[in-house]
Amino acid sequence: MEMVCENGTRRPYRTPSESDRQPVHRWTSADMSANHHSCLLKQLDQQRRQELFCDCTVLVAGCLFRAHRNVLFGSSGYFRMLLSQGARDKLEPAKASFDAFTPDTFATILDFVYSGHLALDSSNVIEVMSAASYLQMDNVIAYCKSFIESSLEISTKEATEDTLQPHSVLWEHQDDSKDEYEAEVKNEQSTQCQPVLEASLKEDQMAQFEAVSETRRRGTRKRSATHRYTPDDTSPIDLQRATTGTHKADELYATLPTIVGVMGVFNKDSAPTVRFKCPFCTHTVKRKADLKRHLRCHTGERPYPCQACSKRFTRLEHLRSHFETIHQARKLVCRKCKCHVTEQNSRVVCEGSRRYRLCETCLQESGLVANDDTDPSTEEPGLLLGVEEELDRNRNASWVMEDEDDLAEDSGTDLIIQEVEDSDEEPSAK
DNA sequence: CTGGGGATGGGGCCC
DNA sequence: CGGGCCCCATCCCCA
Repeated sequence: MEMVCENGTRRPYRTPSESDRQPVHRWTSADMSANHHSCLLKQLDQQRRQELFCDCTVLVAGCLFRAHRNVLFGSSGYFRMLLSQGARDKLEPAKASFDAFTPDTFATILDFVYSGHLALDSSNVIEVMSAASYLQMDNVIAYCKSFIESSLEISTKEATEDTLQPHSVLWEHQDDSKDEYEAEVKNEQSTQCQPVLEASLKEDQMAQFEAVSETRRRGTRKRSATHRYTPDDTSPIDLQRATTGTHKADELYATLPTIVGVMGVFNKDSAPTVRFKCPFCTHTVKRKADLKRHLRCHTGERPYPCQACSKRFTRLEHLRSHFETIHQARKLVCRKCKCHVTEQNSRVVCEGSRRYRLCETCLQESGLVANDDTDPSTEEPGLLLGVEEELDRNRNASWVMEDEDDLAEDSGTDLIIQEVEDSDEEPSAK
């Protein structure tokens, strides 16, 4: 837009910023503003449906969508980046194509962009959330998350009270007709939708799980905050809160056939390569089983606790590896001089719940000389166990102890593998 | 402060 | 499909 000055010169009109504005009384109100936004959006939506002034085409799995680049720019971080890069070619229609999600999913998102109405149901919520994550639409992700949480809430309350409670979830980013639409969505949910994630714990158990999760979050090392596939990295989805503690990855996995699209990568010369896409990040895997394993890094569940130090692991092999290196001194390497040793020429040193081997030389240098009279039960931390004593302890040791402090202090050397529910404090031996 | 090694976690893939 | 192994990246600890 240009302004022509009195002297005939032209200069662009610069809209004053908020800080530049004079403190004048403006005839605005929340209703007026919302009404204006609503009318504007409706007008844009009409234009889109009539394909008027559409300057952007989006190809999704062969299906063509037309839209306004300004609207897409304002709604999606992905389009913001895409359109910014192509800003020099303003006159050329912008084009984008996607194969990572279905046309229906994109239609749902596009309808939301132009109307503020997000048509979610249990069959599309995960895929919409996945696409929103791809398109960097934080508000859509948040609504999907709310939908899942509220579905979970419904399920929990159904399980406990057998009554359906109304749930307050903000389904749209627009004030106008919000109540009407909420009522519509609620009605639809109460009559049609099945919760994506079934709650299997009662509310008090949920509270307990929350406490455990919080403790675990605080207790975990810094690493957990910077992991490759934590929700923080990829999307704000926090499934530790959205799901129950009972095999969350299994629950998600059970729903995969219907909620996760199978992404086909079609090559001209070869058969389509089917890969399974994680609904919470961009990761894809060849096998569904691998996706199930991967989902644990999103759910945060750690079903394999170490009975010696109470540390929990996502995989049995990790627990086993941890146990053998930390509590069993399986590595035949002197911890001090790193030389390779055998069970004959080395001794196991017990330090708290940790055990490691020292060669004879390092033993003498450390002053931990083997003494047959040593009673391990009276030694301070740092005690030395003879091989025979260690074997005796192996035979007699039991990890199943009632007091966790005792577990940590008096570590045996037999691994009892237990798979527990993530929120369960009383694991059952397997 | 820095580099090396250990511990841990995640992915690929074989059996 | 689960178990297990290997590999690699990252983080933490310590000299």
